Amino acid sequence: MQLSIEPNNGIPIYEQLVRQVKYAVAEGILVPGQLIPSVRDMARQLAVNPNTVQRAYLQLQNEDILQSLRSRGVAVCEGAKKICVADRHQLVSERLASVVDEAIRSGLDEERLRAMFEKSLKSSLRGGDKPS
Amino acid sequence: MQLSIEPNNGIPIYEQLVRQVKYAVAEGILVPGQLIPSVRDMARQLAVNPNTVQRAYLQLQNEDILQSLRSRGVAVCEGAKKICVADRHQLVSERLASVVDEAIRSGLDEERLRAMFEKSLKSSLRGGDKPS
Amino acid sequence: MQLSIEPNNGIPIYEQLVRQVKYAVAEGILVPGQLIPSVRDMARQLAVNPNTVQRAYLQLQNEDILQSLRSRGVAVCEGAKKICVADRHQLVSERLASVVDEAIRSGLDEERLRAMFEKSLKSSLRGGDKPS
Amino acid sequence: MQLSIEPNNGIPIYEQLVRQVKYAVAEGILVPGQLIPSVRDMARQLAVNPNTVQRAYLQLQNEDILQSLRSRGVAVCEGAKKICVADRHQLVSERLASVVDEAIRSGLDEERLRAMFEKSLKSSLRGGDKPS
DNA sequence: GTGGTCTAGACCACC
DNA sequence: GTGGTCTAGACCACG
Repeated sequence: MQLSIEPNNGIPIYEQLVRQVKYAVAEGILVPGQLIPSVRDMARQLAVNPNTVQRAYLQLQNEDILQSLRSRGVAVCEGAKKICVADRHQLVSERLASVVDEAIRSGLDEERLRAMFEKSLKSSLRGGDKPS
Repeated sequence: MQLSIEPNNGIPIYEQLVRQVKYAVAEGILVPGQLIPSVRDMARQLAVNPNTVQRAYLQLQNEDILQSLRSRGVAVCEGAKKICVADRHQLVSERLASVVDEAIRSGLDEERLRAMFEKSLKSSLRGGDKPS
Repeated sequence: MQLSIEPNNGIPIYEQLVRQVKYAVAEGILVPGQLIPSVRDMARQLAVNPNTVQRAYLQLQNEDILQSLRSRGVAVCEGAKKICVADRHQLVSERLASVVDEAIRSGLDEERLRAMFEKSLKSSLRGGDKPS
Repeated sequence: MQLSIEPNNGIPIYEQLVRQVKYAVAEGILVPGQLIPSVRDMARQLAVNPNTVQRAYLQLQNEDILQSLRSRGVAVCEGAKKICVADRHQLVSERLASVVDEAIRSGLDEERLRAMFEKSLKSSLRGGDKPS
């Protein structure tokens, strides 16, 4: 369970946390029932304001991915994995549609766009694991 | 020369203006040398504060897309079209790479991603009007 | 008597006119008693708003360089040359002092500044007459 | 970190701020990584509107001299010093060239100009304090 | 608390 | 009329 945040990359820190937890759940790194670090621990570990962690956990609870177990900590929900996988799918799908749409609306022709896509794809497949 | 803004869609108004002007220049709707509506006119037309328009124009001047002609108005620069086209190209390219990368890193396999892309493409090509 | 203005170079057009007339008088291109083009003619000739020419002539009259001869036109004053020469001298002196002062205050050392000066001097002496 | 502005000296306040920050960075008064006063503090300190300070900071961010750290404040960029030093150098160089050129074009002879320069230089070196 | 954005309205120089 | 600058005060997201 190792999260990493990049401050000032435009994406709010709490949002980065949310995404990474979802990712970990979708990948099976975090399994249902498992306790995740407390708000305080996580905040210390990431050198981040506890309020920020709290906010991320809260959002994840609202999406039924985490549940707070009174006085025991915060755990991954039972149905979490399914939600996270679907979530990820939908997120990518939405963003892809948005980019493609903007490109087409901007007058980029189909072929050039497809070429761009294939280039990005190759690039991502090659340098697969340098996520920073 | 008809711009439209959507308030409260997350993107600052001045940024929406910047993009739309760039788009219009890239498309040849605005041609080099042409005067664009004055700050006040544009503000009135869009029901927006003049300062907001001013800010957009200022940014476009910094990017050598517009130039202010003392007391005559604001005109499109000579080299503007080239800049805008390149700009748009790069923007789409970056965003596409980012989405693809995130998808791959999230474990989405190549084929499903390609399918998503083709679906988005078809959808955008068919329904030309902005889906908001 | 050939003036040239550059719009949008930061210096107001009327100020450019004032300077060029003074320059012409200092150089003897315009001599005391000589009539200069009317406001309308000058405006047409330079493709400039008549108000702008008027403003320049007015300022020059206030500095006793031009005088309006009722219904005959506008002429160069008797003492104009002396004034213009002194004026030019003072202007250069002031601007030079200001630049030097700012440079020194900015921490530039004496020798580097002198080197800069000599370089500018050489450059101006060589390419002496391309004033535009 | 003590800035001072003079209202109504022709140079916009935000521009004065930009210059003074650049100067401070070039001199090492502000070092990379250091947080500068918040927009609100600076505005209060200078008895100026926060928007005006904001504008100056924004311009400095565009020039890669400052960077905004989300909710922490505004800090000096790593490469800022180099940029500021080069900036200052170029600025002085340009203005000096412009004055010298105008002087030569006005018919001032080389020796008199050199004498003026030396005089300005001596004057600035003696009276080290800002003559307002 | 921070910076980012926006509105409303003012004054100025220039043409 | 134009653009450029400034003030005053508001709201928001973020930490």
